Amino acid sequence: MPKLKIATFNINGIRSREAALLEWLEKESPDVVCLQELKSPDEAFPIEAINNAGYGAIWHGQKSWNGVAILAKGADPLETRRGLPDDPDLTQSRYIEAAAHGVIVGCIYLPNGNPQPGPKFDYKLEWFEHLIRHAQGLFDSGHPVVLAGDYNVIPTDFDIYNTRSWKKDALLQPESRECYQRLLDQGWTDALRTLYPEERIYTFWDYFRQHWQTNSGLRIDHLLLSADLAPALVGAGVDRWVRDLPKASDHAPTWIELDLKH
DNA sequence: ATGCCCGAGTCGCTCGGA
Repeated sequence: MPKLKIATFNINGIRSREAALLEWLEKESPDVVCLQELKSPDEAFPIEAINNAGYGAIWHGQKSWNGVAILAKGADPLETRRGLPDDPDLTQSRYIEAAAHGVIVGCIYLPNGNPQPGPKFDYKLEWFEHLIRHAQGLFDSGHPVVLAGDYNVIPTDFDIYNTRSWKKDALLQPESRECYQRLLDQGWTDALRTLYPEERIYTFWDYFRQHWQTNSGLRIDHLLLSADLAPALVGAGVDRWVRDLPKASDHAPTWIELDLKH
């Protein structure tokens, strides 16, 4: 069986990024894709272009903000859930889950949480608690599961170019990091960090201060593997060329390869 | 302490993002 390539990409507006999405699908040919920040109502999702590119899709959109989708090459993802159980705010489209190509994929757009402290940070932590609870059930199910998305958490200071101007940011507060660590402590494998423990890896470079040009990035897009998938991990990377396109998203697609015969 | 650069929405500005 060939390798299974699973990617996550915060696209930051699917309608303004449709050409880049199609170019990326054509060049990198991922088998499963998690998209976040569609910033599009359901009826404006470009399903026809995605179908024409050879992908089936499910999506959970919202006007202006948020929005998540799962794409599968040559297949229709079988939706298993939209929204978290007891989601604290169902008006925010931040979670969708499906079975595709033999794995269950949870697509996550975790709240940013800025400014902190404040109600947005409280919401981030509350949402995180619901995710942790749901993830425990997925892990315990024994199914092959990938939890992929924009976690809006910088796990350690090694995952940021420099903490100086980010000390007060919600993405690296101890509370945010503790939640992420509690998720890992359930047994999940942080795929990119596990495969490259010594490498500086970034998945996001903000639009300010020429951060892309100076490679001043953050690692906040993560793919977490359940116990039986961890030994199948054979590759991972960040498609940095997509971040360099004209009118690029501030995130780059982040991917793993699984060899499921193991 | 704040803006920087963006997309989306209602329109020449605000808001949210990270």
